[in-house]
Amino acid sequence: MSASTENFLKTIYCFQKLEARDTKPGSIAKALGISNAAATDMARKLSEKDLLEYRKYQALQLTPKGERLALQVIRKHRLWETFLYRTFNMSLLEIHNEAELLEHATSDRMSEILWNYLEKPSFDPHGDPIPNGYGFVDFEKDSTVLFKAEEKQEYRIIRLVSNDEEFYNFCCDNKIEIGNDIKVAKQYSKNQLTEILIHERQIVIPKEFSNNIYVTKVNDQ
Amino acid sequence: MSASTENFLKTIYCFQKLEARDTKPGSIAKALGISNAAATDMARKLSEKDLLEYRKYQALQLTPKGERLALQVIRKHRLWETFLYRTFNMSLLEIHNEAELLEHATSDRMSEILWNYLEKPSFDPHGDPIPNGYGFVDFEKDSTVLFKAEEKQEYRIIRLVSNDEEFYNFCCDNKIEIGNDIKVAKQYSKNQLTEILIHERQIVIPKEFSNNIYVTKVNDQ
DNA sequence: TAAAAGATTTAAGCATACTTAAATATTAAT
DNA sequence: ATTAATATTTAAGTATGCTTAAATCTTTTA
Repeated sequence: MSASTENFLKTIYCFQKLEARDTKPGSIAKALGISNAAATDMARKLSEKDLLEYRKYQALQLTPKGERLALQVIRKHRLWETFLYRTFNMSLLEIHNEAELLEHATSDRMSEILWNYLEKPSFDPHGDPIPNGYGFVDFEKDSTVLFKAEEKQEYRIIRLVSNDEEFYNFCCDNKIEIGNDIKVAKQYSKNQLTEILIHERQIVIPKEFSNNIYVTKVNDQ
Repeated sequence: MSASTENFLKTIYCFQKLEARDTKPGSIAKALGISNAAATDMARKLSEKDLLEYRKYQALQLTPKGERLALQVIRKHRLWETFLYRTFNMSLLEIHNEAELLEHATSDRMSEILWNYLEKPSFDPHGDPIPNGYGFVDFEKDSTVLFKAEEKQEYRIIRLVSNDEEFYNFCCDNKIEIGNDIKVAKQYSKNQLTEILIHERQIVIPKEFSNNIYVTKVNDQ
């Protein structure tokens, strides 16, 4: 699959499922910086490959096959973003631009290596969810924000969402990473501080950060 | 610059400067898996862009501009190889295949980030030098291919290059690794076999493999 | 509801990067 | 030195991914 095709499918997916925007060829064309004619042409070709449904003058709809491919590209994009952010401390803008290139040059094996190396992240540094091959990972139903977690209870970190660079630096410095287990030592309610145990270390987290850390209870057996 | 152009220039560079092989369109075509006609066509087009010199029925020669571009692509390739090897412990074959994709989706900024992160490496995991944009950092001058090494002489392995999975498996199984010292026991010239001593063990290496193992004399002092 | 405005599609054309088949030049062999 | 074998080039054609311009359809609005 060419980069053009991948970007086309990706854009339709984002417009349709994530942003509830119009998916007629013209809208996609504008987003991709190509002419309407090119987008119509692409739509016709991709519908012949059973990647999307196209009827004249109608909005484009991804087929299950097209949706799967779109999700794989988005997955690669967000894995690279996560990786570049954590490994090289690149800015949120930079990781996007580099991932935009790398996503088309990434084998399935490479994306699985990234996924495991990053400890199966659920969200990229922008707070966008990372799909697996079939769709988005299920949001944990019983997730809480660390700020509201119970004392003496063990949790697993499942989500880190913020637009704040310092938040991510803080998480990185303190090994607050998705998949890691912690124990809530104490909630200093009045001062809105949460004291946790992570990797044998005790740290105190202010509300500004604990509100962006999503956790789920770990049931010991 | 397209991936096709990058691969074309890269191949000419490697043939011309590193492997002393013929650089007529036919040879390049074979290496890239395209038809002779396509290679001739490409040569004509790239010569119009002043990336190489092309005269009918003659070998292709990179211009300074073409050489600079080739070096940048090779640099990106080898930086990715080094990175993938160190970070993910991928095999020598895998890093080559992934780098082959990534090299064309790498911004100059990205390659500088890699270069600094890796602490300005001079060689990739295969033992190949990493060019700096103007040319290669000092190369081992007195390197030979094991196939042509002298009998009774001690050598150090400095480079392993191949596209063949079995070659790397063979090296791995027999502890043929960069930095290891060996002694050439005998050259069976007629049958193109090289017998070496490595880690107290004697092994016989056929030409297909010994041609991909680069060594340099070890001067005992 | 009918015309004007706005989108979409079709048509024709271009550049890239290939293909196969035929023509032509080079190299090797007798 | 010819001829045969081999390699290169030219020619014609294809698929992709675009372009602009004209034709057609949809939507707006008066």
